[in-house]
Amino acid sequence: VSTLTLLIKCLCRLKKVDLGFSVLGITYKYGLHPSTHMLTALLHGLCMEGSMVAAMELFQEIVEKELPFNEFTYNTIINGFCKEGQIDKALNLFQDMIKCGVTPDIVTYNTLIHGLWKFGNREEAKRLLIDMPDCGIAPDVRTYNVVIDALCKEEKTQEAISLFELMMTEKGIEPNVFTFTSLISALCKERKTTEALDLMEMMTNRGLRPDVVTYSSLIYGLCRSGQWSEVNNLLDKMKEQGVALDIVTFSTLMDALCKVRRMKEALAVFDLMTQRGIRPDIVTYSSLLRGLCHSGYLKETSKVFDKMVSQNIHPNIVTLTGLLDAYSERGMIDMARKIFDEMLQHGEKPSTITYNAMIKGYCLQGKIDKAKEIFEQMEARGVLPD
RNA sequence: UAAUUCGGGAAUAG
Repeated sequence: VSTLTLLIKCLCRLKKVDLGFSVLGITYKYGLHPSTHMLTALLHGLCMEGSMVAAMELFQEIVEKELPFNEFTYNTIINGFCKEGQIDKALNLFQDMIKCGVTPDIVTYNTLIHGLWKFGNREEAKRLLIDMPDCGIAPDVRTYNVVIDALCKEEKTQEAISLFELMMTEKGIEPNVFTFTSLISALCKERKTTEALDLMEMMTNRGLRPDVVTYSSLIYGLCRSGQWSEVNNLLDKMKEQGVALDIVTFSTLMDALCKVRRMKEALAVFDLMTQRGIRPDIVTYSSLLRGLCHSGYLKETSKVFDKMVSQNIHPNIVTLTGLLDAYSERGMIDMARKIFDEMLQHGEKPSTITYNAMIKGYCLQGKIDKAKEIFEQMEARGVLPD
């Protein structure tokens, strides 16, 4: 059974959850009983691909057929609903688990606090934070990370740093790589790159090794501040430490080069990543296409666009809005409009940002009547102006 | 126990 569980986990990671279910069938065929572990792995697979309806069906089947379940089972499905923003369902399951005599653990609390905070129910999140010690559960480093990161995302970096200090000095909890990376990323977004680099030094002094995420966050910030020599230092350090660049690192570098119009280098980064066997994704392509078009590499733009489609990566609203704006900035308002109309035809609903870009385009051309027309369409289609 | 919870990249304006 543990071998088959391992197989299911591998299949789920390859996004072949349906094959995972075949393995479950095989388990029965051999007269074996699926373990909690195995069922949780399947449930996790469904949750990760966002199939919460199927996940809930599986969960109910487990309960009804009296298959084994435990806190891992509950935590997995609660996390699935939290990720989808269906916090009410997550909270119902939380009540359920208590009723079934499964005791919520630190993972349950961390999951719910994260979900509640992320989807705007901060009061409820704080209530859980206050309640957890009464249930005999002490917040751990991950609990702090959830709150620290939430504060960072609300641009309350100083509060996040205060909490970080309190966690270490008063609670005696050691920060981990995630804690530092959240803070470093927030500081980078505020262009406080010196403080961010100081934190990296602090983490290494505490015996923590920055990983690819930490480095990528710093590279992002340093690029935005134009500290290119520092970027090179970090790239050297990554090499020295044996930390491989990944798709995000490459895309971050490439995007930064695009933004300062160093297109030759941007293309070189793009080539390098493909040479290293990293497949560009929709983010990489959106960034490159906008950059190429903006800098006037119009032939390259169409070439790359076709290449993207041929790799079965389809432009989304961000890709198209980026291109729309880039064409309009080059004065090619008709091309911009063409993209806009095609979005509507293909059922891709333009967002507020798309409308803003289109309106801006017409305004720059002095075509105020056209801009007004778009504005009216926007209201008619129920897209809110900001 | 390779089972469940935390961190990084793309669009307008700012």
